Amino acid sequence: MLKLTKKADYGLIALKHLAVNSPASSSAKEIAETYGIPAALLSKILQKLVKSGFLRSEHGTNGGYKLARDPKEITAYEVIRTIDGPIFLTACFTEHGYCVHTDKCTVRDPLQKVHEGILRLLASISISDMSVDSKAESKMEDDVAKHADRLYDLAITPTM
Amino acid sequence: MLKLTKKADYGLIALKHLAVNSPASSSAKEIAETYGIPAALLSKILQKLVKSGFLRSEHGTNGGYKLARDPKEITAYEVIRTIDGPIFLTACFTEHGYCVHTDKCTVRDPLQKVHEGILRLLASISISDMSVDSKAESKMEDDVAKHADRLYDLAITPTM
DNA sequence: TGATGTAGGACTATTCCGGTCCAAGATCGG
DNA sequence: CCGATCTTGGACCGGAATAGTCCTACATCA
Repeated sequence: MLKLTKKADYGLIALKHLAVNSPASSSAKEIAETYGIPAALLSKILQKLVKSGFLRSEHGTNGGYKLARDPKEITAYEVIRTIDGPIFLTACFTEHGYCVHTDKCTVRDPLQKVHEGILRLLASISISDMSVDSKAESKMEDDVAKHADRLYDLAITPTM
Repeated sequence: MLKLTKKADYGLIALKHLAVNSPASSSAKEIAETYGIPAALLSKILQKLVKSGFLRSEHGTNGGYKLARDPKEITAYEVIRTIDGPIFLTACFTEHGYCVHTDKCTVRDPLQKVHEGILRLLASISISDMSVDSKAESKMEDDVAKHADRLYDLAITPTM
């Protein structure tokens, strides 16, 4: 359905939280309660982020998680990817190449471009971009605005 | 997992097929067999596309489907949307607005931009763009290439 | 030593996707 | 006007993936 999973969502939220409250550390439980996320689930997600090197964990009382990297160097793409696994737009292409579905299936080529565009879009936004706390008229705006070249009517109306 | 469904995929393939073979009409069965898609399933998809005004159906012998619109005027976004339903990047925002998930959840804002970017990307490619039959060095290339401003290392390596 | 917190595996529930089946209604050819 | 062909549309099902729970083990600090 072309949406990212709640897990990825939670992961981003947590990372952002940690970025804002840096360099203090927060426990999984703490973050979970703050945003109304099931604690056990968030733990799992954070564990993954630790294994992937985004976070550093501290056991014991007053332990918790803290960022292991500069939030500027963590992209949404990386996070989503480590949590949800590889991203492909269509079944047509795998991570490394094309589908062998049918030779006739020529949709791939142009969609591939779209696919790459999305990846770049996600890679272009970092955790620190997300931490500017609301109404940020940051560079984000311009960055993404560039993509609005061929602008269509995106007025989104319910399907039938 | 941030990928579009097979249904949407099939829909695009079918539309492209019809665009290429225009103005001839093709039956669901015919298209299904050509691309190895389960016929019954494709029928359902095509039915939706009819209801949404992309296709026109003809009953009876030698009946089938044909485009109801100029393929240039049908965007991938529209198709995906009518088949898969509304697209949101995260649960945080619905079609019309923001989430009320938690006030604290401030990830939304920047992600919203990304979300819009993706939509524009999808809206910028039409069925006719997809019908240029392979190795099309069309405007698509440039269009999407523009999005490569802040280019990251997208070398995609397996997660752990 | 016990409270707190991470690590992580196993397990369950639920949703959604992909796909099938079947019955009904239109249309054309003969 | 009968039958083949094709769309329409609803009901249904199995499997996969998501979301979430539970329980145990281990680390750390007070």
